[in-house]
Amino acid sequence: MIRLFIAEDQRMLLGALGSLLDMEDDMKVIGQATNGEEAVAAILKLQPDVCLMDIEMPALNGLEVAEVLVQRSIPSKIIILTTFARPGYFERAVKLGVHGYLLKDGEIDELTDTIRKVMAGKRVFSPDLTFDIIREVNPLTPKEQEILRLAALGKTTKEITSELYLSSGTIRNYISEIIHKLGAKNRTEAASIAEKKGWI
Amino acid sequence: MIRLFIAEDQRMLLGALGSLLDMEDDMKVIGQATNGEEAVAAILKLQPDVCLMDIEMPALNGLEVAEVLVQRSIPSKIIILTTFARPGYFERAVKLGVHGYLLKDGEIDELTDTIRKVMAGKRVFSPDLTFDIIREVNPLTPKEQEILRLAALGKTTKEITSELYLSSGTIRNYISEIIHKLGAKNRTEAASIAEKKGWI
DNA sequence: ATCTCAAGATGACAAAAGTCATCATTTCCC
DNA sequence: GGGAAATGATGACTTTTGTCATCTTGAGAT
Repeated sequence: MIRLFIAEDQRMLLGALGSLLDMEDDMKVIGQATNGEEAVAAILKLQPDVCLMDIEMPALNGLEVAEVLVQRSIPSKIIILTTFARPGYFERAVKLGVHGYLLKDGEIDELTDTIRKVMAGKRVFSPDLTFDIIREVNPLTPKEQEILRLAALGKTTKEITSELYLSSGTIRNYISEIIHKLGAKNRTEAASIAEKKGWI
Repeated sequence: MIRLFIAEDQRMLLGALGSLLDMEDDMKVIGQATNGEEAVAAILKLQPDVCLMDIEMPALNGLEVAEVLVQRSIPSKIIILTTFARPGYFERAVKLGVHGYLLKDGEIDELTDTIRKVMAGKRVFSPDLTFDIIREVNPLTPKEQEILRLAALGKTTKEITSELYLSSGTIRNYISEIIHKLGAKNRTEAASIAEKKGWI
C-alpha cells in the first residue's frame, strides 16, 4: 500500500485528488495540507512514501518544502505537480533531485502511473517539459532578478535605489543589462517576459 | 438526474471533478471541454441542465462563453468556478446573470450543494466574495483597459498608436488618466495594480 | 605582488514617459 | 436647436528611462 501525502492550496483540487487516489486499491492518502509550513510539519511526522506537491502555495512554496525535506534526508519521494511549465521552476526542481514533475494539465491516469513508477524507483518528468524548455536557463543573476521584481511592480529607479542601497546609476545599468539579456525594449517588457518564463 | 457539463482547462481538475460528480446518485456528467469554443459548441448541442465553467480558458474565456449562452437564451444554468476572487470577474458574472459563482478554494461539498440549489432555482455566490469586493468596480473604460493591456506587455506609446490608430498624444493622455484613476505613479505600476484586481 | 574579474559608480546624452491647458468633433439628451 | 458629454488631438514642458564609455575598489587566483 502506497502511503500518500498531498500538499495543494486549491482546496477543490486537493479534495478531488484525495478522494480519487484514495479509491485506488494500492494507495492510501494519509495526510493533506494547504500550505507549505503545514506540509513540512506533517511530512516530518507521517513519513509518507510519496508526497504530491504543488509549487505555488502560501507560507512556503513547494520547492522550498522539497528543499527542507532534502536537507533533512527524509526518505519520502517527491512529485511536483504544478500548473506552470516555467523553465525556472523545472530547473530548480531537477537540481533538488525530486522524483517526478507533472503538469496539472495532464490526465489523472498519468498521475497514478507516475506515483507507481516513482515507488518503483524511477524518475518521471512530464514530456511537455523535457525538450526545449529545460535548456532555457534563467539568464538573470539573483541581483538582476531582485531588481526586475521591484521594477515589475512599477517601482521607479529612485525607489529601488533606497530599497537596495545602490546608486541610481547602478540600478539603471542593471536594468539596461536585464533589458539586453531578455531582448526586451524597456523594463516593462522585460518584466512581462521574465514573468511568463518564471524567471522572477 | 441532473445533467452536467464541465468546462475547465486544467485537465487534472476537469478529470477529477468529472469522476467525483459522476458518482453522485443524482448527477451525471454528459460532456466536458478544455476551452471556450469547444464548450459553446458542445453546450448548444447537449443542452445540459447545469454548466460548470472556469473563467481562464483558451479560445474563449468562461465569461465570454456565458455571454454567448445568455444571448442565445440557452436555458442551461451557469455556475462559474474560478481561482480568482477578482472584483472585475465577479462584477461581470453578476451582470450576465449567472446562477452561481464559486472559488476553487472551497470544498467539493460546497460544489455539489451549489449545483443542487441552483437546480432548485436559487442563486449561490461564494460568501468570500459578496462583501467588500463587490463594491470595487472597475474604474477603467473599455478603451482604457485595452490601452493598459498593451502597455502592460511593455509596448511603447508609439506601438500602441499604430495598433489603435490614435495619435501618440492621445495615448499619453489616456495613460495619464489611467495612472490617475488607479493611484499609480507610472504605467507599469498601473498595470500591476489592474492585473491584481482583474481589471484588465 | 600583480593580474583579473566582479560589483558599483559617474557623467553625458538621447529618447520616452507623464502632465496640463486648450481646442475640435461628434453624439446624445431635453 | 443649444448645451453637455465623450472622444480625440496639439503643443510645451519636466522627469524618467535607457545607453555607453569610463573609473574605482576589493576580492581571489597564481
